[in-house]
Amino acid sequence: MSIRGAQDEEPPDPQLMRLDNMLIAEGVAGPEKGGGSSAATAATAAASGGPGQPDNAIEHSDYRAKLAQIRQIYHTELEKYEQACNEFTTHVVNLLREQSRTRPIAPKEIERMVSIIRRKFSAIEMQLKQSTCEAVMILRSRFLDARRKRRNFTKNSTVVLNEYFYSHLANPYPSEETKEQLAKQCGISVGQVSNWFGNKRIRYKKNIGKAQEEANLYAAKIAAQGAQATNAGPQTSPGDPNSQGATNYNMVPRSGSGLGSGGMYMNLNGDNFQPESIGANVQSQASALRHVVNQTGGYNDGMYEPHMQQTPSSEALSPTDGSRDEKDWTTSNFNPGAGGENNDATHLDGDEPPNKRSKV
DNA sequence: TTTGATGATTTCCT
DNA sequence: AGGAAATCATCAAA
Repeated sequence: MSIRGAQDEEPPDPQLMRLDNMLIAEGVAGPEKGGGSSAATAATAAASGGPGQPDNAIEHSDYRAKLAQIRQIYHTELEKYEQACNEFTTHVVNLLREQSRTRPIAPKEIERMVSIIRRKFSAIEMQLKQSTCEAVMILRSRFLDARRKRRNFTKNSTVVLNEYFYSHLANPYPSEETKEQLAKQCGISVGQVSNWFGNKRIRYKKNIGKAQEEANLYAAKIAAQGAQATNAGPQTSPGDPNSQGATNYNMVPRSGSGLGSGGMYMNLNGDNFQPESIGANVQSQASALRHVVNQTGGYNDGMYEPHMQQTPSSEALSPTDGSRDEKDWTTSNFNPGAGGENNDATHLDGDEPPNKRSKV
């Protein structure tokens, strides 16, 4: 009606527009259908940090339910405000009209009053939008907390990472490039690879005794691969890490160091683990797998599902950057840090896990 | 439900 | 900025 006309000239408040846009983007405001799901999708995408993770149906619906709740409240409140605003406006207009019998009141004056009322109510509306935005943000942050969404990596990924780790036990510090390749292979992000190596190093160091079992396992595995490939046919000459441009796990980050390959952690079982002989053959398998691995194309759906059961292709991984001194990283400066006590880095007996839970 | 394993985050250090 | 160490939060097997 005539009331509407006055409002149209309101200058678009940038703050209000921002809030509106956000609410629409989050699926709180805007079209009824699809809004919720689009918001949920957005949340999922954001949660995964981009590369897309599997939608957890439960969390998904949980998030959607909460969002719907917010949406409901928002719309109810908004309606209430609008109704109150209209009622109040018409009330005032009627009053003015009544007054116009006793004194002349210009229509412009009425319009002015109406716009004042509108402004007041839109300020309230803005507050509502603001608090709704905050609620959505809180909801999202709760759902987006990565720790709440932790998933174990696939077996395959773990194998790939472990193989690299134990092949470079002397210097398990993959370069950025290597991390990227590992990430690609495992279908995880580079950050996750960094996390994994950080965790692995510290946990290995804290519990070398137990880790040795694992180390033996991987050493044997890699050695077996090596033997198999060597038998398979004329490969590149083993022991020649530089024979190919892109070589696999280079077992000797820097050969010739005092510690030799792998230092004190390599000959774990009298297994006579021979790094040099392995590099060449892993690559033979690797080339066959390379295209398969590349097909995963990154971090995508199903990455947490048991898929791709091939032998971990550890090819083409450039050696560690070598910027770090590889000599016995396990003993390097076990800094007490903030904790202070319990710095028994070598937990050699009593394989009590270093894990201290806060809860009983 | 308990408990060890594990991915992620935080804090501090170099 | 990257790593070590501690810690948190969740998963998953027993």
